[in-house]
Amino acid sequence: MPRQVDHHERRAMIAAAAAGCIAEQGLHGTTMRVIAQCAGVSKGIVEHYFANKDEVIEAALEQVNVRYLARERKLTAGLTGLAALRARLRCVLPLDADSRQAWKIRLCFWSVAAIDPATRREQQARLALTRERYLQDLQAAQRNGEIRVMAEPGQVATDLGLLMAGAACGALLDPEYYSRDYLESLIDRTLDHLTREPQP
Amino acid sequence: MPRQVDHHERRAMIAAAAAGCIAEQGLHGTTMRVIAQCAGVSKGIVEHYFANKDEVIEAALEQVNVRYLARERKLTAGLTGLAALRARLRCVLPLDADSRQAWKIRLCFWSVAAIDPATRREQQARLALTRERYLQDLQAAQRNGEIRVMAEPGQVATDLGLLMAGAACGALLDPEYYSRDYLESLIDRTLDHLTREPQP
DNA sequence: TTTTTTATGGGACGACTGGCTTGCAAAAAA
DNA sequence: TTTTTTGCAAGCCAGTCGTCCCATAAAAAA
Repeated sequence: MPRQVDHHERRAMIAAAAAGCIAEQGLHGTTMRVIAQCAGVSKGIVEHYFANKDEVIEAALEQVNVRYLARERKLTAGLTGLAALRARLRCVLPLDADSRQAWKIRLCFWSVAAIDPATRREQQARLALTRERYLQDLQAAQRNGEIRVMAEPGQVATDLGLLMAGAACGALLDPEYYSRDYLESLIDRTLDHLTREPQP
Repeated sequence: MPRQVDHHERRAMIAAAAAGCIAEQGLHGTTMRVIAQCAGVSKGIVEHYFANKDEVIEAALEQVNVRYLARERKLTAGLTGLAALRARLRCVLPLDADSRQAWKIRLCFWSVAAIDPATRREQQARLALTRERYLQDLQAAQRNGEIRVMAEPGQVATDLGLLMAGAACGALLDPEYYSRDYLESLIDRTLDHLTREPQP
């Protein structure tokens, strides 16, 4: 047998390079040759570790998602209710370069999801997962007495998810206007609304 | 001179066909040949009325925007304050097939805006325009006494724009969950919040 | 050492793309 | 009628894409 190479690590390295390409040059500009060059390897290697281009792109997207979920889990570890929700929102929004890159990639896939049903289903699952997390935090915060009791927490969680999605899009399109400070104040104001008493 | 043809009308027809292609097959699948076939003409004609592909794409996007603005102006004509704002929100959100198509196209350009500064600037201008419209409606509604007086109506207008953007994205990605009914109730609930008295 | 299996590099191929050129039809202008 | 200008169709071209294929290097297995 030839020199031993960690297959999994090699795939991850190439997938990471592909993710970087997508964020920098878009899905269309990310060709097999560009991925190879970005990864510092030859085109044949990319073809050796992945059956075809779709597999590389899929691996890149999955890696981005996995890393995001790991970061979210890490930043919300030990937190519940309102604190967990706040940490979660600070994790979704593109407050740092990594998160910005992840959102760039996500946006690329959203535009293909508008056309391709398979991609759309993947993104639907992601949205549903995010809603679920928000809902659990909201319910825990209610039980803790941290926020006012709402008639339909599910609806609030859904609205919250959409607001975060829109804020992320805005931050990508106009990072100066929707600055880091604005995004952070958006989180604060949104959560403040939840803590106040309901109106008559 | 040859048989007389309305140049402007011909360009508009081809641009409309291109817009349909973008909505159905995405920006990448929209080739000169596809546009021609979609418009029912030969490829040579498309090249005859437009200097290059970029010009066709640009004309398609501009047509979508112009039509949207015309529809918004029509549906908010004679309205002010809260009523105008409600009509405006019902106009932005993808409540019908036309608006859904416009949002599909917009989403395609958002993903290239994340990469291309020129496209990004165009979208920034669009976002700013929308914010401005919202703000004017909010201020008029305040003067009319239709909504409570807010400390920073500009911030509310900005947040509102992001929420609408997120809702539009959601409706494209999961039209069953973020259904027409949900979007309409989202508008109602959001505007209801504005009419209530501020909390202590 | 010889064999075998895998990693790697690079070239070739067919299928596209956008852009260009040529040729022809037709109608206004001479 | 002849000329000229425009609309239009088709084909060609250079470039790029993903994919396939083969030569080679190297290390494990014989």
